[in-house]
Amino acid sequence: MLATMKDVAKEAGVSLSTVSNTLSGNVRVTEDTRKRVVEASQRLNYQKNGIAADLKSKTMRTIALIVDDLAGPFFSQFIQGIQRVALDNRYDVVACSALGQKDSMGVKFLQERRASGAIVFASDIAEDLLIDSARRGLPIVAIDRMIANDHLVSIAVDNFQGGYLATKHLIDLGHKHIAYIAGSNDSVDDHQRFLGFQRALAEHGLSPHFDLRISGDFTENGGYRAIKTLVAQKDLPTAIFFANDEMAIGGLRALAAEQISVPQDVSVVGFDDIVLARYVSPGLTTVRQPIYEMGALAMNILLTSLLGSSPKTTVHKLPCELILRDSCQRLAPSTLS
Amino acid sequence: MLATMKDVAKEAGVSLSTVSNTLSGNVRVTEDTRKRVVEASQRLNYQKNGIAADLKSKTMRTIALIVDDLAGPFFSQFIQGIQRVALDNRYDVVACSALGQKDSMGVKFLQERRASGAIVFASDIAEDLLIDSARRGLPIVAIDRMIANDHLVSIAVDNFQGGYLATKHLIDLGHKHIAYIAGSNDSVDDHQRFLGFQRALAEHGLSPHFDLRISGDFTENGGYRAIKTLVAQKDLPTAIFFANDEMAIGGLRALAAEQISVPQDVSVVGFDDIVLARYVSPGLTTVRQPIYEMGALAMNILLTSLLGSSPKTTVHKLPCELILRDSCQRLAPSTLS
DNA sequence: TTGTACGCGTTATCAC
DNA sequence: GTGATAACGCGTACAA
Repeated sequence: MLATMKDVAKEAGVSLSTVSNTLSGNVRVTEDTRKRVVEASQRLNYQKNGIAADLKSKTMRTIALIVDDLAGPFFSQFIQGIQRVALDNRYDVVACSALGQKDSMGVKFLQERRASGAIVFASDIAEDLLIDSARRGLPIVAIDRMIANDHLVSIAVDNFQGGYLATKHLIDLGHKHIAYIAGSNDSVDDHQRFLGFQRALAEHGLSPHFDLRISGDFTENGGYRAIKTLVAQKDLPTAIFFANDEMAIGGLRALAAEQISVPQDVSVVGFDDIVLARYVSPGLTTVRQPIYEMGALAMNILLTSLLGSSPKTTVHKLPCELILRDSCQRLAPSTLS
Repeated sequence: MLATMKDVAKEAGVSLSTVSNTLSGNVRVTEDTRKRVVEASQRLNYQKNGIAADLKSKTMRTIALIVDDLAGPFFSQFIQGIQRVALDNRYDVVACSALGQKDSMGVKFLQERRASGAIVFASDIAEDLLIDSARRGLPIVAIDRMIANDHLVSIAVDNFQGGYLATKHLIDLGHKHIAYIAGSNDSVDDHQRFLGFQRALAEHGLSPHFDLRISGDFTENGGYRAIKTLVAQKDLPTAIFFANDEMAIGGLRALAAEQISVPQDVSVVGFDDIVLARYVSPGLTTVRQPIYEMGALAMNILLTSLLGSSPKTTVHKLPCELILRDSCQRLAPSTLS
């Protein structure tokens, strides 16, 4: 029913390869035949079948970007970093989510040679699957994982350093009584941030108050509830470090509701530097993850892989950056505990 | 270099079709041969070539989502609406941007039979191309366009109604002196919103002050500058309708800088209901576009197209909804002009 | 310049 | 249950 090159050839009264040559433009043909072919193809509503072309050429210059949440807060910046580098090198990027776990499009891209390479930013994809696909010859860059493997290079943000950075900042401002509002318990990111938090405290002769470690589920409401809990415990710290911005924003809301001023009464630091962080009041001091840079780096690494050279470093860690806004203040001497 | 079924067949000492039958699981085989095949395929690191499979089967159950900015503010909600419906019907969704204009991946999907259908939310894609691809047999749903065509169904938000809604709200609050901050001149959306604005005024015996129509480029800074201009003109209105939220947020910043209180001195309405609208201070009253619903509807329409039935309605218009927050106030009688 | 023939990797149809 | 063979639609040597 749908016209193919063969049909066009018949319609135009030429051979199959003449049609191919004409349409691809790689080989020069007579103006007369060119016209005949083009007209025939239009008459038949011919459309090239890219699938067949890919099968033939074996090199599709397509990168699969597999994420588990196309709607996530990072996705925008991340893909920008990738696209920029990809386009510069004449690669296309298609994005797909890994939601359906079992046989989502993401898995199909990993297992069925549908792309030249893949960038995976999806915790839903099992590590085994990643390693397996990589071993079978698909160049893969995994984001936010720490996989040591010859076939696989992974990039992660240095959450430890980020946690350290935020805490150090609070300590430098004179704070000694600092709460940590954790995300979820099974999050490696969260754990690393907490370790950085601990390290900064330890380096300054402080020890973490374990009753000040509350879990907030990485959500805004979780942050809100965490602060309510903290207030109920009466022993309010002078500074609070939230494991992510969304919780911090929920926390700011709770603090405002409790008539506790930020940063006068308590200093607040978040993590991620989501867009909102700049707009809440007061502006949220936070730790920025280099998302855009991570995308660009991922694509660059993938490119070298595609050129055949195996990467030297298999695990990259990118440093975070402290973004200073208005939610922190030097501790007034009178308030020192 | 990369193993194919043929290689596996040789390695396992069976025929090509036995390998296919075994791996697909469609046909029963002896446990013994099954084992031999599986082991051979693992030994050779065999991976199925999905491209070839698609070429053969002619039905890939893949929907291409083509957007011109994967990082845009709407994209998140939009794709959620699509994915939900797609997954329920065992379709996969791949997203790609149409940035590269000429031969971006988006165009390849439209022209090269790489998907069963397409949802296009990209102003970068020429209308001709869309119509052409649709006429050639690719089911397409175009978002944010008004194309009347048998081969193509388009969905758009009723920007006129949205503009009317916002303006009516301001009028109901007693405002008579209302400015319209436009986006870009060549935007159909903007124009429709403006027409809705005009209509609401006309219905209440008011006429638009044309010197109060300023362009703000749809950007935050544009909104900021527009307000600065407005203030410089001295003739400040009692209410301002921004053609989108980003401009409104820039406008709020400018108003704050000018010591003009919102909503006490001037009421402000935006358009879009982006996430930020809830968080700026004061909370921005705005017009919400039903983005998620649009995604779900688009996918549903596409599904009926895929089943072969041609749609009755070729142009759908979705109504907007007014979101009330804190940036508007009833005009105090004393201030009446 | 144009036509012929084959291969890409898979699935499907038929024999055995 | 297993195997030979023919598509699928396109690219591309190679020959004419």
